[in-house]
Amino acid sequence: MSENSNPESSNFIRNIIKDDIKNKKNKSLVHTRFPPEPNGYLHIGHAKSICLNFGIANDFNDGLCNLRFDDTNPIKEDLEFTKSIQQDVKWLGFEWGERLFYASDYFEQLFEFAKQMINDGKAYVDHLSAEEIREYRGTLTEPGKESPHRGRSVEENLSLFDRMRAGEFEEGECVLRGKIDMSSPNMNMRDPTIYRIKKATHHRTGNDWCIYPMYDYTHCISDALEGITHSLCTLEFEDHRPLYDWFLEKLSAPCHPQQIEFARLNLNYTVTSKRKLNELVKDGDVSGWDDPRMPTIVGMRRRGYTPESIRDFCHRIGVTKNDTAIDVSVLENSVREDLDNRAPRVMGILDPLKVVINNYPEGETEQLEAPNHPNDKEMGARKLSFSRIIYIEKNDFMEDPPKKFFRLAPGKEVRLRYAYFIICNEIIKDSSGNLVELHCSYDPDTKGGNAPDGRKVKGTIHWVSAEHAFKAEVRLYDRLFNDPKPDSNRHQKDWKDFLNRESKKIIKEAYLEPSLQSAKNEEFFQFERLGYFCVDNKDSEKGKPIFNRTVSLRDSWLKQKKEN
RNA sequence: UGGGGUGUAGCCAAGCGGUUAAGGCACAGGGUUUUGAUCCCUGCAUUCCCAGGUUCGAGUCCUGGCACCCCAGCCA
Repeated sequence: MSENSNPESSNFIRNIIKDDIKNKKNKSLVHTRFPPEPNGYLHIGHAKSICLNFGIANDFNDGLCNLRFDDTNPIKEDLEFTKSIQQDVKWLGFEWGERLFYASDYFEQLFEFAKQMINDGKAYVDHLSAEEIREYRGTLTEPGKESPHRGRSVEENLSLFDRMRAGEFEEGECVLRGKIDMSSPNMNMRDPTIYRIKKATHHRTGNDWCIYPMYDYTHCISDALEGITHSLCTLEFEDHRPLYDWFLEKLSAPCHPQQIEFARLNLNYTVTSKRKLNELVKDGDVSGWDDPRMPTIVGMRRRGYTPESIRDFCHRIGVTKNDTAIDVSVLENSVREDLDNRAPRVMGILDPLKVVINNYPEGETEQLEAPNHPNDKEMGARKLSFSRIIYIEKNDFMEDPPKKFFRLAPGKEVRLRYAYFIICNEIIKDSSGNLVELHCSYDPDTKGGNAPDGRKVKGTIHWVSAEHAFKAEVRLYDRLFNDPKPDSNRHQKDWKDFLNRESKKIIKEAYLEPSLQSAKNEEFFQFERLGYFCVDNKDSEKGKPIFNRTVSLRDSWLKQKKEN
């Protein structure tokens, strides 16, 4: 929705594709794929790739985008991730139709291709140990040397490879390698491993196999088998492209997809490596992969980010080969913009201060009308109960306010939103001098919030009737790290030293508008003057919703205060 | 003197030899406002990592530097 309102931004990948279409390359077709390994939850970085791949397919000549699991390492992968990934991609708003694939679907073909390579003298079985292979590989500046088994005959290799498949060798005993060039300046070309032995149960193929193909070999062939035209991946695979091309060329693949690399997303004040996210979960720094502070899709969803806002964000950040870090303010701007348009307004008090309106009749309640969205009549209105005792936000009152303070103070008049003007007459404190409550008086003529005599009031504050308030738990979240680049290592500190220990604050009893009691999971609201909140989709119970703060409203008063 | 990449504002990013270097975020100022929100104006790179060169004309082409990122898994 928000994407259509933006002019399509150009990026180097789209430019390449436009050219390809113009030149009738691939018969002017566009077919991409999103190829996650099912070994973890998707995060905001994956969202960038998803939006890129599915977005491009969507925008060019009715292109297609496959969802393909790169499941070639049974030890790390799990069915659970396969499910969560599909759910996340769907939630983000993308569809793969009938085109859900698994690299493991191609194991048999991959095996046949490998035999072809052996037949063509392009691959051999090596009995060097892992450690020896590393030694033989050489270093970045020195060429490697050839394995003593490199010269084995086609027949011997074929037989050995069959025996590998048959399970006659132990893990680590031997591997199948491509025969390329041990002195290549590109490490990936120094006889890369194609198959290794893993006597592990695969989440889809069970115990059918004890040899598993490596990424470089599998990925390019999978792409070719699926008729992918543009294979988009991140920068660290740039060095792998010659190998990608080498395999496809040597195997006379049915087609030759073009690999194009782009920079992965880095976001300030967070980490986006699966390893680190895993560590946070494992060490209990967060409550799980779906902790609302996590940059995972499930976490962001629980926090209240909408699919629309995430797509908008991915659209805004662009696609380049620059190694960059995007400021979280861009992300926050995307949700604020989306939610500002769509979130119904409600009132809620997070840090209550009791206010007694002395001249309001005791025991009386009246219904006041409040629009659900000030700039969108279509969203309707609701009735608010008003009575003699209300709660306001503690920080909306100051006993001794600075000059520019527009809120309530002794002798000052403010407007209660959609209700009345009130003046603070008296401050009640307990014996130790703590503020307990305020005694105010209201002006009955200002019902609805306007004075017939035309007098103006500088501040409008939110409120909730004490007797009618719905008490609920509210969780305030803040950024997980204090440092913009926690993993940059530049202070010789561990990335975890930058964890923001105040990133989660629980308010057990906030006072909310009663209508909120029936709020459904993931329903979102703007708590006026506070921020955007959504119903926690995990810990809420029927009639007992818990509210997560997605993001606060911009607050120029807070900013001003901080500067002083 | 290993290879592969990248350098346009505080953060992203368009720009494909030819008007005054798009746009977003952030920031600053002003207006509207029953949210100190939203919205609306205005400002924000005499200059594109640096130095030379080609050209009537260079962010765009050439040469030489500099800085940063990635690669030595039987991970992806």
